Amino acid sequence: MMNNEKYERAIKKFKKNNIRITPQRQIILDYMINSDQHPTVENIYHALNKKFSNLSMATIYNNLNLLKDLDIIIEIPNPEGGYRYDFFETPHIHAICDNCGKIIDVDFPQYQEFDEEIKNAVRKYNFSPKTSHIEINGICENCQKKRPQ
Amino acid sequence: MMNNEKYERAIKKFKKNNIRITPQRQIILDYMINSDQHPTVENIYHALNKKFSNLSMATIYNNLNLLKDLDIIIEIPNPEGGYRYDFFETPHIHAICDNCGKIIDVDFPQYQEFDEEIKNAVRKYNFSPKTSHIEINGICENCQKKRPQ
DNA sequence: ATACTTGCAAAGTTTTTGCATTACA
DNA sequence: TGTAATGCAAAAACTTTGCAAGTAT
Repeated sequence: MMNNEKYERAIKKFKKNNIRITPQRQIILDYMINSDQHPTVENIYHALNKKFSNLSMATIYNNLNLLKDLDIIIEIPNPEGGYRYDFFETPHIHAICDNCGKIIDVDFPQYQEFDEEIKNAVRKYNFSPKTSHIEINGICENCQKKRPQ
Repeated sequence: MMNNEKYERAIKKFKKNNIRITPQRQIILDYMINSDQHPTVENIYHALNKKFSNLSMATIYNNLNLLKDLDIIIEIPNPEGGYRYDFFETPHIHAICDNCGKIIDVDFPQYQEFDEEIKNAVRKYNFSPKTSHIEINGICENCQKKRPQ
């Protein structure tokens, strides 16, 4: 199991919140940590069901919602319907292609600085901020080539 | 009909793209321009169906997708299921309450500056940017009072 | 006149729920 | 052991589609 530090930090959050550590949870968490593909529920199901039959869609839905509530993953609208999910310990920008739906993780060193300003802005509305998320839509490299303009 | 300038700019986009101006489109566009409630499809249907019977869900879905493609509105995931929509001519931050789902439009004078930096960051990936969108999750004022902590 | 748009209802997807069973702590 | 989590299948919710009729240009 790779990325032990990320994994351990997440498990610590489970324990802190009295959430049981089941094999299903572990395998879903592990998959999310090690995927950079922004998988859908369907993707996760097919990937994990191979090795771990007896894993139901319902459990994946439950656990993705759980991980979302614990701020371990975030949810991104999928242009093709439903959502895609991303392990989000290190904040980054998501560039989403309007044409093919591809999501690119964009490195953004200024994120922390931005995050501070965003949080200050919402505090003026007496809103207590947690996770910020920046998305930008447009056209990816491949799709620009395919249909120029 | 209020907000004629916003309305006219949108209509101009329709004409530019050879999209017909139907009464349904006009009334949906007008509703989006004048709503600050981030309505769901359901909300729009109920609001408009009163005065304009013979307006179908399908038409609302079609036209919201159209307005989204034209970058007139944006789609925001709704914690309670489905999406909520927002007229998005003047960019702003969305603060989304994890508890009650309320969405607050947060004024953010630095937006333009941020937008520039975000766009520059994604261009390094040969991504051609269009609309950026900043969301922040957390707990709204009311919900903080209800369940302190 | 022509082709785009609409309304309707049906089909297709996606997500949640209820409940009996299992298994973590 | 007690209670939370799971799997399954059914139900609910959400979104798209096909087609005949209507209408903007």
